[in-house]
Amino acid sequence: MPPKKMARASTTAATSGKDDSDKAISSAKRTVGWKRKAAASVETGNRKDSSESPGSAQYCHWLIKSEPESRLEKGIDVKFGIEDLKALPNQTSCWDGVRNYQARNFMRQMKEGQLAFFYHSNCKEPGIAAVVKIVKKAYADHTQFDETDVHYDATSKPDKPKWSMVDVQYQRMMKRFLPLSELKKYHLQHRSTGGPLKDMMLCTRARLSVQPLTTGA
DNA sequence: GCCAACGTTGGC
DNA sequence: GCCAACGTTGGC
Repeated sequence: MPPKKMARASTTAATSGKDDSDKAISSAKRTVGWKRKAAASVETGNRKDSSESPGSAQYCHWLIKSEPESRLEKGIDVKFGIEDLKALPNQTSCWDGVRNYQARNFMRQMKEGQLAFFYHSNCKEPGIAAVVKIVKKAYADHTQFDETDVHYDATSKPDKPKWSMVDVQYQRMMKRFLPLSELKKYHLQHRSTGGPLKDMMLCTRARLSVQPLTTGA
């Protein structure tokens, strides 16, 4: 994955739009699986279609992935789980290291105040662990210029940065951990019932580390 | 640790 | 612009 915090990918959905982000998420939590209408369904990117104008569907909830278990990449431990975020000053961190264009483009659409699910990937029990808030919109990822960084990109120049990052702040743990296995189950069900998670990117674009969620349906 | 899925690179 | 080779992600 990407970086230190890699941006791992996954996220959730939101719906409609507006403000209800928090509500949607809480209701999702409550039902655990976002089965509720307001809960989200993830959506992907079907940009274009729906309501928004071309090019930019506006999402309001996200899913970001990170690895909670130690793993060396070029000799550097890329571990960054929710506990690591909580331990930082202000429980806030930049989300650097995303090196996938689709994931980067989603980050650039994030707005301050929006919420994202914090997903644990590449670990014993993959799934959604917590909710974080976007506290700073996209800006240049400084690690792309750092030769000593795992995600150094020699093809990116300071006058024209290729990669972006946002800042996220811990909000709260999920009432209960939502394992991928369970999300997959809902995804499957919703595929036949047309439920909100029918297009959940976690299941349809498994490798994307930053994804939008929709309320779907 | 294996390996399928998928994204990126580069020759042509 | 096609596509094979290669690298990475991430579940299992």
